[in-house]
Amino acid sequence: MGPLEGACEAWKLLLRVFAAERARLPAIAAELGLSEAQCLVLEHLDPAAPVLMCRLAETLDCDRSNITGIVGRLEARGLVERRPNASDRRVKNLVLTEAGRQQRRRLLDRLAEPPAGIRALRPEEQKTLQAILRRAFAADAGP
Amino acid sequence: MGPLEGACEAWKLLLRVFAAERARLPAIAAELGLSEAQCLVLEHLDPAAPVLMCRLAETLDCDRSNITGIVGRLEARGLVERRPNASDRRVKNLVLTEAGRQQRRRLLDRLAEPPAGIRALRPEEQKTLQAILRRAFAADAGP
DNA sequence: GCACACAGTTGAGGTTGTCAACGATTGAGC
DNA sequence: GCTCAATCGTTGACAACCTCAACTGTGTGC
Repeated sequence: MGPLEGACEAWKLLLRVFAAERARLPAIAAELGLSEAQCLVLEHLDPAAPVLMCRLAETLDCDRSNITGIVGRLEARGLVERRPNASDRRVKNLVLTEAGRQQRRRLLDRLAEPPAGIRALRPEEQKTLQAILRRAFAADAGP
Repeated sequence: MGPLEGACEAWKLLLRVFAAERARLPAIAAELGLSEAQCLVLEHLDPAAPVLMCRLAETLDCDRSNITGIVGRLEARGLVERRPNASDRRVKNLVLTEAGRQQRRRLLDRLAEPPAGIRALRPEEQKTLQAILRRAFAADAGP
């Protein structure tokens, strides 16, 4: 068996895990009273440092006007604040409110919960899985 | 290290792969001239047998009225046909047209392409990855 | 027959996403 | 200093997505 067929087979299995995970995010979002897109933005806000809207648009690979709408709704719910930036008056500093920080923490906690299948693996299998995934996607992780 | 921490660490890595994959789907969809939701529906249609709309709504976990719209647009593009069902006149048989079959094949081929990271693994690592994933999600796969 | 459940549709309303255009601001070159 | 291009966020128009409630046909159980 060549490496391509092995890769396809492994990828097919990963895609099945994706499909299951894809179904979980809307449920988590609804549970928190947010939309999926709002969750993605919340996830990329930094509790410790302000984030610029253009950086968000870049990270989420979408139009800036889209971010305007989503951040507007998050702000309406009191989770985020737009603040002026001292050194560049074109940009806005996005800062999480206290409620926003809590909501983001809840979201990350729910996302980080490993599914039962992963939890049921033996510790050495979990370590092997980590090692293989790290090796496969090392290029994304930097030095 | 307990099994929970190992599971969390492995899951965190998988989530990073998800994020990358999540970014790839809209690009593939745009490439085929479809929307993301239309791709998901196309993926769940069967080239060999008719599929009912209510089954689609169930599989994709959304409202039936949503399926009405998406299938309507797919039909407008000539990829799907609504046909009456002989034994139950309430339901519609969704059948792929020839163009729809081709488009679905293109979509599946693009989705099935394993990312470079997976392809770069050694064959024995790919086999190990397959084995672990299969063991983790065996419950979903049946006997 | 009749009440009830089910499949698909419709219309209203909110969210997401793109695009083009705009005002304000910045920075580079002259 | 001044002009000019680039950048940031916003707005408005428009299409798609998604849910909900209500409705029409249709099957099923009593």
